[in-house]
Amino acid sequence: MPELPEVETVIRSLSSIQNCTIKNVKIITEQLRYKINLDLKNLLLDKKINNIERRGKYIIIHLSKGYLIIHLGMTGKLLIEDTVENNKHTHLIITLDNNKYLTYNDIRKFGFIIYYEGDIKKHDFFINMGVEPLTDHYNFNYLKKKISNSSQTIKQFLLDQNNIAGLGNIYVIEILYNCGIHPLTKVQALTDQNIEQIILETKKILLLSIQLGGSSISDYRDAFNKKGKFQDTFNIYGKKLDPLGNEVIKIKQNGRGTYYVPKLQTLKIGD
DNA sequence: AGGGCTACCTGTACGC
DNA sequence: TGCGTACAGGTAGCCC
Repeated sequence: MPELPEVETVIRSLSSIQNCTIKNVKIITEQLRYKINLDLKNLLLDKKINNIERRGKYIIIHLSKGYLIIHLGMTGKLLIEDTVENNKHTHLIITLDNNKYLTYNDIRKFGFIIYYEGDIKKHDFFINMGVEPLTDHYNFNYLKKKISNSSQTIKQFLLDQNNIAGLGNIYVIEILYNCGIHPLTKVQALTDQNIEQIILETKKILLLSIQLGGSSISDYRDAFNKKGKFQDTFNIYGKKLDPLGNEVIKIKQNGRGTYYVPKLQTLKIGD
């Protein structure tokens, strides 16, 4: 669920817990995507929260020693709460020294929280990760080079975190619609102009979504349990018609739902 | 090596 | 109403 703009919104809304110290840790559910280290309490106790950053869809909380690496999976929520209510999907409760709680809630348990002390850049999650699409590293030369080594379709390519960090199903669908590119197009068939346009539309859509606090389809919320508004601007995701009244088709591509408008996103011969 | 499929888990929507 | 099925924004690990 949470893609780059949603994770970005979460880390921004977490800024108020910077400089807090961890006073208690309660593990309720051990088995998330990866088992929570049962020693987590001892590892976190009395550590101070320094800066909080995002890399791709991962949240990295810098502690006075080590890091908490968090992924929200499809339904994960990191919440700052005043009281801890009984919620059957709350799996971890961290008590802070400002009388607030940082809780992890995740219906499907596809997310995870791990503690890590090594060189964060060299962690398996990040070592091969692609560029951040909102930086200058995401540019024509970079994509051109990545494409030259790829036999993927453009939809697979954009979803591949080793190419670009942070894009998910919804944003890729919306980007390709804005570019008029069919999702099954092989990347080798893209023109230079296509590549330039993909870069522009990626940045445009991500920035707009961050401005609107991300997309909330069902579960996504920021750290204050607030919904985003970008879903109101979707052109085709989950729709039957685009804003121009064109028919939107839904297909299954590599096991994922893919929406596109055949009239505007044509598949070139030989693709 | 690299691509495709499935599993992980729970909730929801829909068809009968 | 109720049951069964399909599907959901992500990732990794299997098999070929």
